[in-house]
Amino acid sequence: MVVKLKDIADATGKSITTVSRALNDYDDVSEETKALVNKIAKELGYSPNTWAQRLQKQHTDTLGLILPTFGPRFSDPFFSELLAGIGNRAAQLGYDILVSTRAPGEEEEIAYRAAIQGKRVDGFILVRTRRQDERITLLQESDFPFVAFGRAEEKLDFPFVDEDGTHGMKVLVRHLTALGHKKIGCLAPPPELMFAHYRLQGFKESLTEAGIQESDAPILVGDLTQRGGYEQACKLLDSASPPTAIAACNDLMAFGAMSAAQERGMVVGKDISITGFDDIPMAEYSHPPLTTLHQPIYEIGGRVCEMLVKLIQGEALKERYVLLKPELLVRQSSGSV
Amino acid sequence: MVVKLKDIADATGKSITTVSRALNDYDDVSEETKALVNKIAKELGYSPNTWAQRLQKQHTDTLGLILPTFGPRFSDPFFSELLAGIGNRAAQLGYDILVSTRAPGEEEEIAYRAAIQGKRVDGFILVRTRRQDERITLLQESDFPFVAFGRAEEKLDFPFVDEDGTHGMKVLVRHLTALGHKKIGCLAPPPELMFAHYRLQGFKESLTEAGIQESDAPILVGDLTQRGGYEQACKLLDSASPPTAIAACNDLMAFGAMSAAQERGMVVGKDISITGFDDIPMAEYSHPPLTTLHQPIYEIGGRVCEMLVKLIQGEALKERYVLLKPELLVRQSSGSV
DNA sequence: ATTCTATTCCAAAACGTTTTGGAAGTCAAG
DNA sequence: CTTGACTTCCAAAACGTTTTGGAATAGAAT
Repeated sequence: MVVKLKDIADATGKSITTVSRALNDYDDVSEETKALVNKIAKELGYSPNTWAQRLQKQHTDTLGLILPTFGPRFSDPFFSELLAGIGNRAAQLGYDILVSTRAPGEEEEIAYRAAIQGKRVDGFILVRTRRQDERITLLQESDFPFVAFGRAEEKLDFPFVDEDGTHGMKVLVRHLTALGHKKIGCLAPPPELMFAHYRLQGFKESLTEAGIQESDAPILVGDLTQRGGYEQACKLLDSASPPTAIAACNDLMAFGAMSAAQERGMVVGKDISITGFDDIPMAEYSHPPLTTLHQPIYEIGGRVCEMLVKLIQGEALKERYVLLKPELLVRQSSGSV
Repeated sequence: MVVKLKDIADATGKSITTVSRALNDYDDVSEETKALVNKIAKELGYSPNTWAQRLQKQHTDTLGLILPTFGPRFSDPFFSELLAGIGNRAAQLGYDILVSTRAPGEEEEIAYRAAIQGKRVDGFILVRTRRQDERITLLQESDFPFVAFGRAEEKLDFPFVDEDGTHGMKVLVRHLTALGHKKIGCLAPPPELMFAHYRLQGFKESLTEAGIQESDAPILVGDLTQRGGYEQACKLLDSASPPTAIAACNDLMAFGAMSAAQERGMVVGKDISITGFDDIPMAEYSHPPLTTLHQPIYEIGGRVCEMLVKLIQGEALKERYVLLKPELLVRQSSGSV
């Protein structure tokens, strides 16, 4: 049998009210009674029924996170790193994480609506913002607290943490052109993703800067997986005049591109330069280690989580918009021509 | 304002009872009324308050998953793959996942107790079973539904899915000895983990089988990360008579070992053989691609999830104990001496 | 003796839903 | 015009907690 307040009340001879208030350390309960109630509660192994508590208190101490899946899964180490950051910070702050996966579309919207209306969670963490992000408008209309990892195209006002992808790609391409590369391919993410926009913008701007023609900077869209990177890289490498460098917009695709190059007998970092973006833990240990842009994914997760909790608790945010500069990590996968 | 049953009742002129029953498609409500109620409910954007529902119904449609963290994070791609499998299957079955991270110890136990007593979740998925696993006894004592990924040492009876690590390692070592290796190092997981036990057992048994002395089969314990694998592999490689093959007990450590070997100018797959266990998505794309044991992590996640849901719903399990045979994938990281 | 203040307690309402145990109405059969 | 069966509805209780708005007691001040 599950122990409830009534059981403690019966055991101590006090009322339910008193027991409740004793457990919550109200000061209209005598120290003696508190001690007694706490003792008995411990003995009986009491812990409160969460739903009853939440029904009454009108908040859940739970944060929602719906991972957008393209394809059947979300096993991108990027997400696991982010989730780790969110989860651990949330645990510290006394919050739980309710995780779901939903492909972008109607199902996804229903999931959000149900969570909001049904008061399942106190707030949402939004990841992988999209150009026209219905999630954002939905949450704003509902006046529901959320923090996004990523910006949105429309000049909507909402708190976010994001990395400066444009800046990052510029630094990266400068690194490549400094090494003498004049023909640089790009493995881009699906264009509806906001971060694709920023990274691509950086890529393009820095080409203009370096005086490289568009024709010498082929851009292929991949699905962010190794396989996608591999497939697109094959196309680049097998073209009439293949590039001497490939800038992938995430590490996973960079790994795929490395496989494609190595399969063709090329030595990555010598015969061809390949770079990534994200610096997932794997990047340091690939062979050769991957030149990439580091963004502190784990810390970002924690940061987003923290902001959301503040928002929920009605505290003011010190910074509503956080834009982090990714740091270029030059490893052995890039070299001079 | 949040829409509740009362609002629909007022709008339709029906009672709360009737509205509730109409929405739940009871057959003591006329079709007309049902249609009306559903229409109004949709118009008002109603969706039920989850806590109230759960308080009443006594179940949560939520599965609990507390990831044991050694160190501050759990960004092992293994977990993200597993979580993906669990999450997607759960979504199909109409369940949510409540994810927490907790380091093994008292905090962890408190988290379990609170979730059980507080009826937060309908059941638990247990991962990374340990030799003396207090979580199992706790859940059994509380008579709380759970399914484990992994077995336990004591002959406790509980439903689980596991891979046959002993068998896997045997197949693997046979592969290595067939290639002529006579000195094989092993990177083992922390011994309190149950899967360490099974994999190590397989390792040891197959050495006896092949007539290899213990002194020619050094076993070093690593923390399952690349870094850990790197560090321990360094010790092996820098020893007086280094092994010609290293069998790491998970892929991540194998990657670390590959870095260590490559750092020393060795060609992995030629100068030294390195193998993993798990076949995380990365394994196929490392350089060289990793010889490893494939276990269908994603599918296991789904399977565990499915079993737990059946258990919760009181259905009989077709198979209470599932033991899968990992499949040896020979890639280029292993070669003859 | 009366009033006031402080302390300690508690009955009842509230949170939003589902379920219980009928009630009311309609229709057909007797 | 009764009776029974069926359909459609609903008031009230229940789930377990917190909060509200006092009540009861004791001691101090008048």
